[in-house]
Amino acid sequence: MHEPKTADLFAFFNEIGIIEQLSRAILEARLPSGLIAPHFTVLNHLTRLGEGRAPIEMARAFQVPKTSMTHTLKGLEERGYIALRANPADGRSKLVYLTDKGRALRAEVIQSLAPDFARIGKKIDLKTLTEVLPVLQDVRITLDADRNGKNTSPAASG
Amino acid sequence: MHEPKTADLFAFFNEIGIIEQLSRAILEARLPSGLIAPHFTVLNHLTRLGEGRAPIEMARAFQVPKTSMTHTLKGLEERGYIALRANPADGRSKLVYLTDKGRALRAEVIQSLAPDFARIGKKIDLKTLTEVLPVLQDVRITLDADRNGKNTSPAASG
DNA sequence: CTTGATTGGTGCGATATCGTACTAAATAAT
DNA sequence: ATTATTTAGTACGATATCGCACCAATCAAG
Repeated sequence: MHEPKTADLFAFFNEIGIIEQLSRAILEARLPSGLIAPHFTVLNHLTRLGEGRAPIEMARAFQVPKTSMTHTLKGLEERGYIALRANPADGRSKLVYLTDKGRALRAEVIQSLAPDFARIGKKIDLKTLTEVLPVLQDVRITLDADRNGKNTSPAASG
Repeated sequence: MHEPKTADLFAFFNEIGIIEQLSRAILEARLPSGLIAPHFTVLNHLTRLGEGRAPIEMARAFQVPKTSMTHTLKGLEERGYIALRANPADGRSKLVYLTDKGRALRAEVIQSLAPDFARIGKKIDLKTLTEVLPVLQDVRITLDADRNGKNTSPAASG
């Protein structure tokens, strides 16, 4: 049998958490004042997956509460990076669109990250990284699937 | 040379971010009300790395501002999971100690995570996971080293 | 249709994160 | 020794996250 022990998963998630913090710091250092990682993630998502998404759909994709998504979108809208329109197919819902300014910002940020990534890329072997990526995707899919239909035994009483 | 392209690193960090959110949700579902992941991380750190650490040291270890660490420790202290004492070797500093309650909570939380990890572990191959772990550690070390002495070109103008 | 349940979005309050500014202690410079 | 600089910790304010409650639109059950 080849199931990971609790300690293995623990160590794995621990490294994940640290890398997430460090990589987020790299990104946020390239964002204009007032914007943080979730703002950029939204711009990126709309570019890659297509505009005209409903906020609730994006909240689910990012695994955040819909109230958090409302707040993030409000920040992007106030700064003119996105536009919210009514959803003609559902009166409750809205649809999110990028503005030219939003598209431009995403491109500019990605450009500005190039030197960071080049510097870091020099220290990391491509082969190992590309071997790791499918494993991460597999783990992500597993966790995501687990989220729906999991054991719901109670939390520690504290 | 086999340097990763920007797109490879981008995809890598993207997966990291999603897994971090999902794994954090798993942990926080097992914590008593009022505690979140950073609280547990502190308890875990003190257990593994030893008690009697200074708050500033832990802030650096977790890559968070010292004000955030102050706040996290306050929450743990108010609930009786840690005790802060003066540092006899440095009048500016404090040292952080676990209480019995804090030690018990950590053990209890880890116990309560066992079924989650067992369920998830069934879906992930141990071999791939243990192969991935050193790569993640390598990336983490690279990013950490990069943090000190990096290029400081300006952020996007927005 | 009418009614009840569900769903998308938001207001609000509690807590979290983090930058700025400050204090007191320690250290460096002279 | 005196002074200047650095460092550990905290108070405070701005923004972020997120649960709860609510409304309006939709959908389901009859």
